[in-house]
Amino acid sequence: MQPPAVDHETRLEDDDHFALKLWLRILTCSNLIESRIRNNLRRDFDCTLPRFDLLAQLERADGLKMSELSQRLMVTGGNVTGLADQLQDEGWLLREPVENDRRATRLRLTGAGRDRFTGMAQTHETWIASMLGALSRDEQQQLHALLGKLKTGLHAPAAAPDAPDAPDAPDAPDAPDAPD
Amino acid sequence: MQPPAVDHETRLEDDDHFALKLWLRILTCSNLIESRIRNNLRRDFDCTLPRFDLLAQLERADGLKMSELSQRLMVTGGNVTGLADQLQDEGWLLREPVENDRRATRLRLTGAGRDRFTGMAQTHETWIASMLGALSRDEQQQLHALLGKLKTGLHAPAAAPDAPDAPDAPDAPDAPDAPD
DNA sequence: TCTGATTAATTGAGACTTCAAGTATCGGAG
DNA sequence: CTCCGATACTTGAAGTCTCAATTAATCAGA
Repeated sequence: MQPPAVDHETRLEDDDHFALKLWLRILTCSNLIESRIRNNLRRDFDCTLPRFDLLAQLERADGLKMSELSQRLMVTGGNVTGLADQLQDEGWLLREPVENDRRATRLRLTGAGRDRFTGMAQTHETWIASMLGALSRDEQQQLHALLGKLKTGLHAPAAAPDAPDAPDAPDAPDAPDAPD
Repeated sequence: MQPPAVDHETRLEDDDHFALKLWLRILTCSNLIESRIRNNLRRDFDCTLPRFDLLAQLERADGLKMSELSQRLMVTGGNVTGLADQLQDEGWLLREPVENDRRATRLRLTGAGRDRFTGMAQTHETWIASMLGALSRDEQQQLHALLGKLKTGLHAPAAAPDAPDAPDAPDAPDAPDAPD
């Protein structure tokens, strides 16, 4: 019989394919949940998800520079500018100068904005809990841990994607913590 | 000492908060991977992710109605129309009529389109494998299984989000399989 | 056959997002 | 002090996506 000459390579291809399947499943779950949140927000609060996300960051931190928001929301600065313009016009937040740095601007929720937001946030949280309700508390924790490891690994890009040739040692390096 | 009067409710709030944390982590991982793929596609192939996704579906199935594509990509029909227009203009695919239904249109990769795409797809797969490389094969399988359960639970919406009052039995119903 | 409900695809308006370019400010090296 | 590279924000163009309305075709039933 033929010795398993291509075994090595075959196994590699299997790994690649499984990684792809996993990625597609991550994407599917993420998209499903996200689109439900979008729909609920629009239906119940006439609000969009990006606006909600920006307000949520502001509510937790009260007072954030636009650059900080840009990092936390993982979007570009131009995007934050546009969203902030709208929300400011509608009275959710206001811009205030940052002491000792005239380049920067701090966004802060108005009182009315905070009041209007807290109701939305509570309801939002029940949506999430309901959508993740198919998983037990234990399973949720397992998932959280696995994704944590994945996220940590992602912060260390490992190899330049320019050379698809064997990166040789793509093993998970220990990376420092990162906030959600 | 005080008996744990609020214990029940407190635990519920804890669950809600943890579900929220988990959701944010799912979102973070998904966004990180997605934006890397976007950047890589643009850098190496001058291609966008939505176009790649559409082509990928076509390559697997060769010959899909636009409505089928719309379902698989989880986007609206109008979106598919626009993407298909571009890709058709650029020679990646062509529209052909569907027998017995003159309303529908089938999209199919051209020979050149298929050739150009396969190279991209292979490289794309190595990117994914690399990005998920922080997880062992076992961990990837655990993650895949947990997300599968989550996805299955999501297809059965359980309770109407209109009434945040105790949905009482949001336990995971057994739902049929669903393809990625 | 005609009528009405459904489905397939398209169109246009509006929101979001990124990128690249531009303006203003900060901070340090000479 | 001046220059020069970073940093903070803004702007505008282009791509993506959704929603709602439209057109066309199918299908079921009276």
